[in-house]
Amino acid sequence: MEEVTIKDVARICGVGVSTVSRAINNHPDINPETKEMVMKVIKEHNYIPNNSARNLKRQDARAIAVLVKGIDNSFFSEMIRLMEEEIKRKKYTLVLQHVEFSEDEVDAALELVKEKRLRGIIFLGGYFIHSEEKLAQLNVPFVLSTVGAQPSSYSKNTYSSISVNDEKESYKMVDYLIQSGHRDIAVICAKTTDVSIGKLRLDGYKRALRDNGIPVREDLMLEMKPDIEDYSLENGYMVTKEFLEKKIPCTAIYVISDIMAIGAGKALAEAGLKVPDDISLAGFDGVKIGKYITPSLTTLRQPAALMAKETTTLLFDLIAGRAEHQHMVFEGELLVRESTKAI
Amino acid sequence: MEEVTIKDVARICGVGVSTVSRAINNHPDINPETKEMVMKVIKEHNYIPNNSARNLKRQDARAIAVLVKGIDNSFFSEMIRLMEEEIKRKKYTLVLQHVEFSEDEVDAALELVKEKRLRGIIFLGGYFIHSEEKLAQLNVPFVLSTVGAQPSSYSKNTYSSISVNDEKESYKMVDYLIQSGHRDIAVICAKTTDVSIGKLRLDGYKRALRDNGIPVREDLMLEMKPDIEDYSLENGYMVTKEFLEKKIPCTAIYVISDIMAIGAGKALAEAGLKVPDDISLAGFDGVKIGKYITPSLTTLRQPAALMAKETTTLLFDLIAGRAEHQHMVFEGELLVRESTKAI
DNA sequence: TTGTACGCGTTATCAT
DNA sequence: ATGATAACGCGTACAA
Repeated sequence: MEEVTIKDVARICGVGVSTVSRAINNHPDINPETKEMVMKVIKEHNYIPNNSARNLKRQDARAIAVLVKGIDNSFFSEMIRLMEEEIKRKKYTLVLQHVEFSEDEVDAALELVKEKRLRGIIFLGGYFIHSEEKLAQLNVPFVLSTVGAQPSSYSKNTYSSISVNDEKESYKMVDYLIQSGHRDIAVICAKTTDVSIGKLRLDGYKRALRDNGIPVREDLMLEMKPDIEDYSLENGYMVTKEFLEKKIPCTAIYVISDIMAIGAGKALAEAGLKVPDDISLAGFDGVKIGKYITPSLTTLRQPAALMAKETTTLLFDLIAGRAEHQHMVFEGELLVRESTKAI
Repeated sequence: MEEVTIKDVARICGVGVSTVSRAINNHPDINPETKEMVMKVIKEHNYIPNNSARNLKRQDARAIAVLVKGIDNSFFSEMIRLMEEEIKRKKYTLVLQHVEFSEDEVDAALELVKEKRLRGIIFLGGYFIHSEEKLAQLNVPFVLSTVGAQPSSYSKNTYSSISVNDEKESYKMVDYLIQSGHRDIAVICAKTTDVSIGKLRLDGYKRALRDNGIPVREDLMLEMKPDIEDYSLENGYMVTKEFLEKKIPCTAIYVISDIMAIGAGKALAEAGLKVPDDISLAGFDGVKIGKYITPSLTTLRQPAALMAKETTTLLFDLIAGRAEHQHMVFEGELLVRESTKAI
């Protein structure tokens, strides 16, 4: 049961290692009979090629990596599935890597590029405030997908991005609430230190209020709690619970993520508030489960499927040299469901 | 911007490669000044060691892999987080790998062992019907965690397992429903081809009925739809919707997974059925979100945190040779919440 | 404390 | 069609 290597296989077969290598990698210049014999021995002896050695030697890996920030973001799982399909269809290998919130995704990418000879990278989520210098080290094409990318701060042609306009979509949602007669609209938002989607979505909220002549009030801007996991059910729940204790009148709560909104909904229910009769509740993202809870959650849906598809298409175009770097912005969709109503 | 290797660093520093290697790997026998100088050059030239080469050469990788079946099983994400902590605390590296439903997790593990020189493996989820022969090839210790493991079918001392007794816990839930006065209890279960947790949980349901003198009825056993993703929201929804159309009287629905139960809840709501007043709804797993929906979901909670901790502890004991293979079974907890009531 | 040289398992080049 | 053999980038005996 020792580690069997290509040399062992070669010895057993009575051929050279290169012949075995050819058999494994479907090279054309090998006698079909020899190949068959080699493959048989490989099966019998449970030979498995060592990927480290392969990656070390190979030049064309046909691998592309998807780096996902956070481990259980259900919004991303659908996108990943779709990307995986596309990548497989192109006969590429997908290297899926989760990176923790505290980790630096660019560092992770840098390592991975060396290790796996990647042809391209997709970043999913993350805050992406990185030095241009670091980004420049990534000498393979990469696409930032659904991150709150702010192309203006970097030179735009060093990378591509795919996203919705978080500020605008957020505005859309808040404007809808206002048009529905709401004026006292609380928002559950990111910490003020956030400069990514959290900030953008909050910006949209503020602008919508201002455009409608409603003052932006500090006491209605509810920050996520720093000691609880970001964007989590519990965070939404706790923030809402604390807010309700203050008894500040409001007719709607807008939460910048669906998952947190569901947490908020629980706090509302516990306080005896009926959604949407006593108070309206709206989220952002369009996660699947929002449709299945009761009342179903009004949200701003990001076109995940489309974005996933375009992300891979763009990346492959980049790899093939068929495209320049670009920054695609998709339209979100306001999904009015049961959790909000006009007053 | 070319790939800078350890040789380049050595050349630039005017030292040998081994000195650079020593600096990187915190070897004791190196002059602090030399080390500092080397590290400085490394930073300046953005040198990143090639992991493939390292893995190829190194013998002690101090890495353990967690293979997760399925990509977005929220029940596992908490466990993974906890395992990660434990593994980091022991100064090990965690290699997290998702394997698709259609992939063979043992094959994936086999490859990984070669590639990364793993010291141990944790399998999370999956059906795990594998030949002993294949399992035997895995010459590092491994633990099957929360899979519907049936140790009887393999020789028990080739691997360890951590799980709840799915049959018994399922019985617990159904018995609770029966004691609450329910007699017509539908179950949303796995396909009949399932031989893993799906079968075990269904077995528990049947036994609970029989023990209470209630006939097991085919028309109340609702199989997941094969054309929709297993254990998904949508699957629970569709199955329930179709069931309701048949107008078969029943006072409770027991779903063998929380996520599917939430889907089922939606179908109920759409049909105008109030949970729990018109019908009771119960799930299984104890996922976080079950607590946050309205009505909150009665479920059978698996002690995920405890199981995660014990899994890693056991694996490390195995690695250290401090323990023999064992099969730990944990007690689940019946969580009666708002979605069920006595009639 | 430091440097040289070998080998890890594989693929690619070049003979044959 | 096949086989030697030189890399790939690194860690580590061993020598200095």
